[in-house]
Amino acid sequence: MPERKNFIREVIDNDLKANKYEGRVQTRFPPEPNGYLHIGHAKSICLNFGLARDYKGKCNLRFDDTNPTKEEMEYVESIQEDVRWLGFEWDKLLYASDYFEQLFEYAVQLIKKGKAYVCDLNADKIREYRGTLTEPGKDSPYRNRSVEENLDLFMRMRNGEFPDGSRTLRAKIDMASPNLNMRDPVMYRILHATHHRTGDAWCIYPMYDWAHGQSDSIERITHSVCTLEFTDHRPLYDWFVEELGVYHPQQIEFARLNLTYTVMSKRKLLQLVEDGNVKGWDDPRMPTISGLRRRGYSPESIRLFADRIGVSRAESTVDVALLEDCLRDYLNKHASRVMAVLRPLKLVIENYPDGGVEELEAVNNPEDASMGTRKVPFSKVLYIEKEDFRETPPKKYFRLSPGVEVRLRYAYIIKCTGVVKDEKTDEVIEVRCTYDPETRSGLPQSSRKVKGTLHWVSAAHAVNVNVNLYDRLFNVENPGGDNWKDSINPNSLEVLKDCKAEPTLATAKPQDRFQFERMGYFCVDNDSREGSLVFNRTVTLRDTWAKIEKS
RNA sequence: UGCCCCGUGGUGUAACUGGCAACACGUCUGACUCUGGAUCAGAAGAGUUCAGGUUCGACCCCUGACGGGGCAGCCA
Repeated sequence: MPERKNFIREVIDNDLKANKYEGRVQTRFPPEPNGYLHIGHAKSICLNFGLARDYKGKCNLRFDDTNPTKEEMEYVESIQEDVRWLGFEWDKLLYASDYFEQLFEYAVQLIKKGKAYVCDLNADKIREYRGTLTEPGKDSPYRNRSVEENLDLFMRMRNGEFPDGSRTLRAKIDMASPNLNMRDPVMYRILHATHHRTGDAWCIYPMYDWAHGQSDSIERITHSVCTLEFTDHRPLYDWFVEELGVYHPQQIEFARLNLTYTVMSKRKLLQLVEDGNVKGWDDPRMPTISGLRRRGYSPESIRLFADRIGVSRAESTVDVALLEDCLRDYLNKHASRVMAVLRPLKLVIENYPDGGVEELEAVNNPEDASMGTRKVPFSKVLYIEKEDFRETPPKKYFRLSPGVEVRLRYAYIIKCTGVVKDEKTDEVIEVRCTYDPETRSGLPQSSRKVKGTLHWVSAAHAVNVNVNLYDRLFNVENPGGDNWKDSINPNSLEVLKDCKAEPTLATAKPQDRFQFERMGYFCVDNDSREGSLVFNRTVTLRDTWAKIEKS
């Protein structure tokens, strides 16, 4: 799969030509372990690891774990699992917390240089002194402390002598800068919190803005790829490495991914989980990598997607239809075909011998002959899909109705002779038909043309399964604003009990993927077990009939 | 109203670094088909936000306007 060219690759090509980093390409994927990864992160992962792969470089996985109050081991584990599942292997597994001591020394350097100071202003005061978007800020009264005093205070901050929030270490830059990030940004805050890796070794923690650039520098990252919102921070990162006189990585920003009919911010995803709108981070309706995995997505399909959406600096929203196309592209080639009836309707073949059973041969994947064939039992009483029968067929309806002939897939051509109705509700509860023994698949007469072909399952041999039908989580393309939750799709999950599947499925294991012919692609749910099978609908097939019927 | 980023068919990206716009998704036809799937063939759809400028020539360069987005956490 040739990677598509994008502006970042052009930058790298030029750097390589100019021999800017001795021909090295070193990237990294730097998540904060404060939540599960989503499809937007997948874009970044494919980008960073893909760059390293294609330019024969290296890519680290580095956790930017600078805020112990929000980060957890659970997240660092899930992130590693997701990156691996996507098909990537990091050069080094690193943590910003590995650099806490080095970062502290760097800070001391800046203090000694007169470029950083301990500030006693509280959070409110700092905000007040910062000024506004249009007005300059003003200097902190603590801005001109002596180097000695700053050193002493900073050391005592580290030693735990001061309570949370009482002091900060700030870079001494320019309170009048039009770029707010340059108005003496906080480098360290006091936080008496236990860190998931460093425990209680520290009570001061570096801000992201202070830690991130230096971490990249320490790792000798050549191309530090990040999202657009950090563009305004780049001058600050540049200032730090220049004042420190250390290795200077090049930051390149790109637009984060937005997808229609879903939300992508960690905050909102967390809220969906906490409010019970979904059943967890890995709920198949979630755009998280673990959710997509449970839904039945393959790593290949997500990588293909990342490749097709490209990379740019223009903010955009990708149509989920593109993601689904990538999904079907993979599943069509790789998923075994089976027959399963989601909403069963009994079909009795009047002229078929009682108790007779035939083993009919069915193709496992018409796209891949090497996947072979299997036997499917056929008998007098079958189940067909409710929607495949209409007593009074609408126009262009190719399926079964009274007097009409259809093909039963891999079996015979049948003709509907009548129906049995529920006396009270008038609902059709059974369809009667006759079959033509000459038309079995493979026989000469089988070439007779009929309008439709139906899937079916032999009633006596069927295995009962439960099926989760998933639909989009939101009813609107761009769920935004304060009332984003109002557009949650109340019907995003429909649970079907006692669906009928062919016996092959009895031993299906979690994560196994199938195409239920004519119905869609399905994946065995993680909570499924033998005897109590649960399938998740990954995505429907392209359905031209659904389109016709709608209009 | 300060600074920064962005503006190409419905959507997402391209355009060999200035030679009148390509690919994919989607949409619509038709063919084929024992999945109304897949596949195949074809069509519609933008003159590149706008106005100036530079140039023989601009989506590409310059200026300005308009539109969208980001930034005032001791979050990342």
